[in-house]
Amino acid sequence: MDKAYTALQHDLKWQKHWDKYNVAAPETVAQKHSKPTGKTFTIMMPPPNVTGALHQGHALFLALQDGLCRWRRMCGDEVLYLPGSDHASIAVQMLVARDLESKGINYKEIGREKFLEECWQWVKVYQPRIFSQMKSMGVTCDWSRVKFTLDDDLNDAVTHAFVTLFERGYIYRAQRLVNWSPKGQTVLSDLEVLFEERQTHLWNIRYYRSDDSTKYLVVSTTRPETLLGDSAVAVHPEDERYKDWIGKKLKLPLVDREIEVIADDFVDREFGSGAVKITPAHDFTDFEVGKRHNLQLHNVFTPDAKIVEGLSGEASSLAGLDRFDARKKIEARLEELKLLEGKENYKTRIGFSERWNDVVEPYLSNQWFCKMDSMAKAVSDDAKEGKITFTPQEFYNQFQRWMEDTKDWCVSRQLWWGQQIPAYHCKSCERFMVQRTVPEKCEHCGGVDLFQDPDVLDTWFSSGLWPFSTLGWPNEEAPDFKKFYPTQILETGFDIIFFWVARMLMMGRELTGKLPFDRVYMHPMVRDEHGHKMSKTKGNVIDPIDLIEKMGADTLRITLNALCVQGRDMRLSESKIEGYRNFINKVWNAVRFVLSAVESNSDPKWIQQRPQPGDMPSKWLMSRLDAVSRDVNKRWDEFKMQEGAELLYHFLWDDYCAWYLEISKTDKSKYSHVLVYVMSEYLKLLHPVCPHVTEELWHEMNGVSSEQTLALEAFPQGDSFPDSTAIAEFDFVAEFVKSIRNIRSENGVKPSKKIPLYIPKLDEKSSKILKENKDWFVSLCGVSDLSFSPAGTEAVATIVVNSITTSESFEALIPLSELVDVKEEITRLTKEIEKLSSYFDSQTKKLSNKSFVDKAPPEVVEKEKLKLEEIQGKLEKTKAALLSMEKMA
RNA sequence: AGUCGUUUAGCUCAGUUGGUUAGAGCACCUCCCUUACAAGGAGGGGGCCCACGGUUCGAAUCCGUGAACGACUACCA
Repeated sequence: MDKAYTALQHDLKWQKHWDKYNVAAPETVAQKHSKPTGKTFTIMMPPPNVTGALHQGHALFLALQDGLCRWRRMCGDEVLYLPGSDHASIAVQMLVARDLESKGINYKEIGREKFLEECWQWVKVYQPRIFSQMKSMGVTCDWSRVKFTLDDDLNDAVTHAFVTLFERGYIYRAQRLVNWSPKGQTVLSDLEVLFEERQTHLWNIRYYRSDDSTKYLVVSTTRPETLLGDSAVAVHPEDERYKDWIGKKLKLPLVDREIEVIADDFVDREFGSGAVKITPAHDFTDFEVGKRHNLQLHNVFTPDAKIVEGLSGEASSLAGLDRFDARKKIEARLEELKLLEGKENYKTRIGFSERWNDVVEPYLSNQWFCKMDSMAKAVSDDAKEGKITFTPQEFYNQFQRWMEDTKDWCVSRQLWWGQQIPAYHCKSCERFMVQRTVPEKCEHCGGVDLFQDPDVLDTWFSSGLWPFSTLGWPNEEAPDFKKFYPTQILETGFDIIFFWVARMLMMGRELTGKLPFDRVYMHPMVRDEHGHKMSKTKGNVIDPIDLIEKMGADTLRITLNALCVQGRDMRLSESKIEGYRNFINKVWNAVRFVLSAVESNSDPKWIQQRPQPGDMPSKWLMSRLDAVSRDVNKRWDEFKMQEGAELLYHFLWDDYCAWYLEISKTDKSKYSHVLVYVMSEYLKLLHPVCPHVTEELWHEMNGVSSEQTLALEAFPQGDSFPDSTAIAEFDFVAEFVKSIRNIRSENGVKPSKKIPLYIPKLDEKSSKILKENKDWFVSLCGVSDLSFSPAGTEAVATIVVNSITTSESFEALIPLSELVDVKEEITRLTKEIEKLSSYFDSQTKKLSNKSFVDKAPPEVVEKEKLKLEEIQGKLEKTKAALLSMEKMA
């Protein structure tokens, strides 16, 4: 074995091994696991964008999900971890269009069919890339069941879902004000609009009365260019200033049109002048106001946000002007006409499109919508009844708040890449049909001139079906659907809780009659060490692929697990990653040592047979192993990945290496069985987070045939009772060792130097334990000779040690000649006394407090009393030691 | 504006139902190349647990109030 672990040599080998052995297939568990539970455990992988490259967010969910899957699989569940990728309608369409543009091709000119061919070319190139990057993490997802959201069967599921929802009255077509991206020339859902605070202006514009050109109202707006589409000016009905104005006509600037002053109590009297221009075709609030007052809609923009042709008055000259140029021109013109009262600096939130990053325009258009309220209510009620649990819990509130106030979901997009809407329009009667198959004639008028709706569905529509469309739905008799649906856990980032999680729950419940999962686990966002978002422009990206190449997939996996705390962003840094790289190396070297210790006896049966040790340290380690096994199972069940990883880290480093492994050096044959058995069990515990190195080491140790895999060994559950006697005895000796190491170090005694130790007086129990464990005790603290007798006439340094019998302490003596300096020893003792004194004082105070003694539970008081006695004894002995030391000096 | 979250060692963070002289990793200091590992070993220093009130025998932990930071939601033109 090499001196250090080099992941590169091993990662790929074991990934191939798991493939060959078909570890990821749920069927394999049933065949090969020694203790199958007969239960299924299913996680649907959140499908990454087909053109994406692996980033830390992916790495995190892969590490967590595969960890959970490997753990459940080893526990005997038939685990299905189903992988896939998402066609990412907007993102891919944009990339492909941009790519074509760079070749001088306008995608609109080549037509839909040709363009889609181009998109599929991209899928061919990029899908294998993201999949192979995912595989390099060592994930055990079942690639034989891999899905792409545009696969034929998933398309069928989408059609079926759309038609079913239409038939049930959820899906409808309507003309509405929607979020429109002029650059993308498509509608966007509310969720795809990102708001940012921007510094802009508030323009105050005069609107003159038609009947009296001396009177005017001042209207404040952030969008002067939309005044071309104004339908009214609104004031508050109880605003004294404007009572007489209600019902009066105003002359709209630049446009040859009159508008009325209306009253509506949505108006905030305090804001601006208290008069608001109403532009129902270009503002969501105004649209609602317009509906209430039956106002006309005046659309003044083309789909690419230029001023339309055919406006009246001087506005007609603005036709074809971009909305922002129009703003400037209108501002200048208003100024000339003395209609501009002024413009103030103003901060406001502006909506940008997620993909094109252009300013989203509220725009009037015909779109397909999905009614949300009743579906949302049903899921919300389920959540209230505890049928869906969220971890961390904070997300429950956020989820509920959103579910209680859903707006209808605009599901159509004016794009080509995606599932085309299964609606067919009749050219003769202009009505449409929604159905699963292509119709031959119009059901309304019998016309045969039909065409399919050109729009595609929002990507999230197909994603919303992911937990069941991947399993064969709508065929509810499909074997996978019957066996694996509903799934167990949905694990993803909180940024898509509404986009994805909520929609899966609603659509799953409506279409399959069952919630698609009952546990939702939201992982944190990965940030850099200072808490900043990783981005290429900032140059603070820690690329998972680089990391895997440099340090191995296991280092990345355990790091992400260990840093994954609930309810806080994760800060990743090189130094943290190195820490876990070092840890893996530690495991590696521990096994190197173990192998050297058991060379002569490496029969796998012997290794894996649980030992029944008689000695105390071995009983202690076995107890620790069981405790850690129990705790790890418990933590992972609660999604406390960080705590699980921490337990595994410290058990190996502290308990196993720092203590037991060092103890075993004093008698290799005596300790070898426990040494090797515990390591073998430990490798199983660690396997879900560090699959490669543990598999390698397990094979090294057990010398098992290549036909076996650690991935299917039974996960330790820690069933036996803890040996509390061994634990107490071990702690006693370990504390003793530490205090001797301390006095040596404080006095500058070289580690190589052995010193004698005298214990003049000791209670029977402690004495028995020390004698039984003398060999390793003296070895670990560098004592040459331990005698249970006074130190003779020599001057000595005194260590006061807690006895195994609580509340008692005893003295251990080291001839002063062995130590460097009397002064150092005085300093050490003085420090010790200071510590003990303050402890003693606070303890005395606590116990002399009557209300404490009276009101605290008796067992607590008793415990505190024992503590006090122990401190007192120790303090007195230490003081005596200091006194004699001072005499000497 | 509202809702929620965070605030603990120089840095990044743990801390279950209130009973701890408050823990970890990294960084720091001293010593050690002891034959698994220097990606290591032994020891050590370092904290009015954001502030102020309250509940309690007892508060980092529970309850107020406030501050700072962050997230989400929202129709102030």
